[in-house]
Amino acid sequence: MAVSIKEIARMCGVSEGTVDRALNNRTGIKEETKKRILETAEKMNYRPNHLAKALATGHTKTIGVVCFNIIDSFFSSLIEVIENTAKEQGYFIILILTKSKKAKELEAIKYLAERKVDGLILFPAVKGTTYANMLKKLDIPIVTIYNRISDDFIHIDTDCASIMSEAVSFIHSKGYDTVAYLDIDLRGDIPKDRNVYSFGERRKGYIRGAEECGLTQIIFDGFDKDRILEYIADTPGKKALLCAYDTFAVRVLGLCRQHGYKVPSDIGLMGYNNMDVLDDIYPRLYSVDCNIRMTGRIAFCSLLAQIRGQKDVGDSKIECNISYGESL
Amino acid sequence: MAVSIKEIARMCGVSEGTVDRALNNRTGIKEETKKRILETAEKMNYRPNHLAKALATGHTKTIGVVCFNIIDSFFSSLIEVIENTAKEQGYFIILILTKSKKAKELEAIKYLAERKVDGLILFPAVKGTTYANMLKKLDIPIVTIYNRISDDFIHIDTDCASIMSEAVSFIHSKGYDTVAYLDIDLRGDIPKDRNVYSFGERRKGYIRGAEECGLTQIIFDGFDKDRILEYIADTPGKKALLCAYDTFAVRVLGLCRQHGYKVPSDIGLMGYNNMDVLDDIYPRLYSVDCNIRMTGRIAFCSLLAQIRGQKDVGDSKIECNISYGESL
DNA sequence: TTGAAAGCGCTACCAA
DNA sequence: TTGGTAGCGCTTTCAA
Repeated sequence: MAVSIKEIARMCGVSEGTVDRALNNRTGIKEETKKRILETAEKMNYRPNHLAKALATGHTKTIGVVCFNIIDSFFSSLIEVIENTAKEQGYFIILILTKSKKAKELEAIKYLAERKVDGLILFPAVKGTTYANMLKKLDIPIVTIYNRISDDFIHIDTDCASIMSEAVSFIHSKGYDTVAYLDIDLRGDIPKDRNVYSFGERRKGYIRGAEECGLTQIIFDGFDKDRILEYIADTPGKKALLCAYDTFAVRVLGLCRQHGYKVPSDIGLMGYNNMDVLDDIYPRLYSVDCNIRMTGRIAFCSLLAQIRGQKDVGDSKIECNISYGESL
Repeated sequence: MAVSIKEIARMCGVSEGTVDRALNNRTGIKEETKKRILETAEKMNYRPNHLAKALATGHTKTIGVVCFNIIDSFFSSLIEVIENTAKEQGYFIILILTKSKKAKELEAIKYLAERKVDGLILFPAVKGTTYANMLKKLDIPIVTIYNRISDDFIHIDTDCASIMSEAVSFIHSKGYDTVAYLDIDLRGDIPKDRNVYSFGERRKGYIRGAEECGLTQIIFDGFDKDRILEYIADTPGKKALLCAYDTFAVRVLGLCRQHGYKVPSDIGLMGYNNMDVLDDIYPRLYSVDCNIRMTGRIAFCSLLAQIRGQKDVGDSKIECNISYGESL
């Protein structure tokens, strides 16, 4: 159906090699022949077949992106940046969403390998040596983001622990006597190979921050309305709630509204990720701006560097900062 | 590097064809030979090369998705559904984001065609016969979503006009005397080949609805703070503002808060799309729930039907409804 | 400057 | 039940 190099060659009375030279402006071809070939190609509406090219050259100019979901605006923003950056460099992305399911993640990686993607950007929901070994055997450049797998894989993210600990002292510096932490449920029932690195780091940061500020540690494992309300009602003095991510903070905001508590006068509130939507919510929540743009760009660039065989590629800690709000 | 069918064949002392029969469990192979081959394949950690397979068979089991962005949660949700549905059916998606730029959209389509995607799901930002002809020449199954290109391409979406007109009478039925419409700026300066079908339909719906209810038509072209505030301040009676999409409505909410207007007592408000985040915003905005899940599934299934050569595939109007809120 | 041909890894068809 | 082989459309190398 589609016209191939072979036909162009036949039509121009030259060999396939010559057509290839013309089409990909390689050297060793007479200007005149080249022109003639290009004209016929144009006229015949020639379109290269990327599959054949990829099979012959061994690279697809495609990277696989394996992520949890894109409903969460943190991930969608990040992936948007990755896509943009990749495109600028002539790379396409195959996107696979795993809903944080181990089986889906493993399958995704397997299929992407079969498709010979040049590299992989992974938001891993899995960890462990079996997993790591499988990835190594793939022999594909990999960059991890958000959750870390091991030191064998380049990891790009903000230093969650540090910024979270900064967040605690920031809140403390605003005169709060108590700073509780609302986290996902990180207690025992998590499978050994479930990767919750990012949340783990954030919690470490909270703990470290609380220690440094001499604050009592209060951690809520999961969004438990009653315990949160109790905390607001029963804690004496100025109290705040630091959340492991914005969505929790926004939900707490709703809870407060329902129960007649005012933010920040009854309870100070701070999130993490600085989702775009915070700009549209009142009061504007304090949050941690994770510098998504930079994270995405660096993730892709580190991957590209690996693809190009650079040996000195290493992890990157992305700078981030506390974004302004009215909730403290 | 990677082990190929050829090597498995050599190791097992059979032909490539036989290995192929074993690997893809085709008929015409002795159970014993098959077992032996599969074992060696397993042992050698054989992984099929999808590129070669695609080149040989002529289909890639990949579809291209060309969309504006995934920052907007309406699109990201839709794409998440499309990705999920595609994966269920063994298809992968290459995602290209265009920021509604014509050049980017055209390039995206060209590259996806070179990559021999089996089909295309397009959120078009372009229209016109030149464009339509280019698409037809591609000879790839296409489904359009959100914006329509022409009757030559299957289009999946809710009936924006009808539901928007319903929205007007819904608001009217709640006792509002005036219903204004906040839209994107659709005045003259839009290029002829810029596709704004969806917004156009919505506006038509507003106009029709206003006519049917005997309401004066008031349309704001673009988010103009001053005109909106003026409208709220100067309009006598019970007034509402219907927005062409949620983001506008959320912004109006912010504007009202800034200026001390209460929703719905000072002004009724309604959006369109029913973004997830509305659940976290107070007051809960009335909106149009576009049934994203259904839209995404049907879009992919229609594409798949086309890919499979079904001839009776046609447009689908997705049912949608007004979601409950407290803003009217 | 050009041609010829081998190969990339797989599928599919015809013979044996 | 199996083998052999000609493609798929391109790149790349060696020779002319």
